[in-house]
Amino acid sequence: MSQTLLQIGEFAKQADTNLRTLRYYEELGLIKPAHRSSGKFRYYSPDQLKRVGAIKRMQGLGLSLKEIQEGMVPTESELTDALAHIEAGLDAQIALVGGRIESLQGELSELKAARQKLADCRKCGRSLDSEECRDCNATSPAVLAVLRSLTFW
Amino acid sequence: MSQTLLQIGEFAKQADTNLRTLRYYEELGLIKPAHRSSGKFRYYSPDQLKRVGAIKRMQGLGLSLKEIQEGMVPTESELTDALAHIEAGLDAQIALVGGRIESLQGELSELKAARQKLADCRKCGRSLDSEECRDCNATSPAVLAVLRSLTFW
DNA sequence: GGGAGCTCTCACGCGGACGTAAGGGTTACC
DNA sequence: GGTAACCCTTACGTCCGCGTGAGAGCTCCC
Repeated sequence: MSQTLLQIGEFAKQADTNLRTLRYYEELGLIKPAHRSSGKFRYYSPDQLKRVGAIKRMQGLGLSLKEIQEGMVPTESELTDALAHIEAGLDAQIALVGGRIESLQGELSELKAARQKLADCRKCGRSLDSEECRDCNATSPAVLAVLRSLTFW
Repeated sequence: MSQTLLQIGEFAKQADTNLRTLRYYEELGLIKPAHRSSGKFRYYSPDQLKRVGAIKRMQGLGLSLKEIQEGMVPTESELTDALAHIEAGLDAQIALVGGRIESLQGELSELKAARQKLADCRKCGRSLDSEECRDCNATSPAVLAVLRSLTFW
């Protein structure tokens, strides 16, 4: 199943990362080499490439290494014993990611609403500081007020 | 429009943050007090609470302060002049958030697939290291192989 | 068994996003 | 005009996620 173990250098290359990062992940308990030689060399299984990929993807989405670690399970666990643990980890991670998506979607719709209001206002073409704007019918209440409230962007 | 300016302490309390953070945001050009006294005291308008809220929300979603800053516009800009700038900022922010949502959704579906496979396998109930698993019909290809490939979680 | 090429463990450095004094000035109110 | 409560700047400290040596050990192959 894992005849061809890789040294850290080659493994890092294939995982598109570097030695320091792998050792740091190990320090945090995120990944542990499949084997260690008597001389302390790290040897990784090609299977473990996926784990590194998963870590990096999650990280790129704004999760801290600690958050990621909490959703993981040691590679070397006995599968049978670890089933429940794996499930719990997956559930936690699913909840975390799901929540983040919801927040982002809320944010996105606010952004789009703001964008729309701006577009409407532009079509009007009047000068924004004039009294005329108060009668603008692009949106209601008055676009001017909306715009002023939008200045937090 | 802004009679009741707030000192930094009160403003921070209402914005659910603290003095250091506000001053740091200012240093990065994210927010600027509506007024400064001759004695250098910062005075904020209640309107500016929304801006702080927006910053903190975006930040909580994994954006760096620099990324946030690039999607913002100074509060004190003349609205008329800044319309185009605001629109560009909004568009950039929309694209950024939209992209992040897509990535997260991909991640979420992978997580859910993994969760499903595990659930299927559990229903089977056989010992995972046995040869019997190879014939398991819960999913195909063999759940064992799937599970082994799942150990990156 | 010798040497080229990896890898090992410290351990200090860095940028981001603040935390936390230190030492001193400002406001508001009596 | 005194003083309590705030606020100012400056500057060093901290935690995260690595970057970057230094000095020494390990592997593999001839």
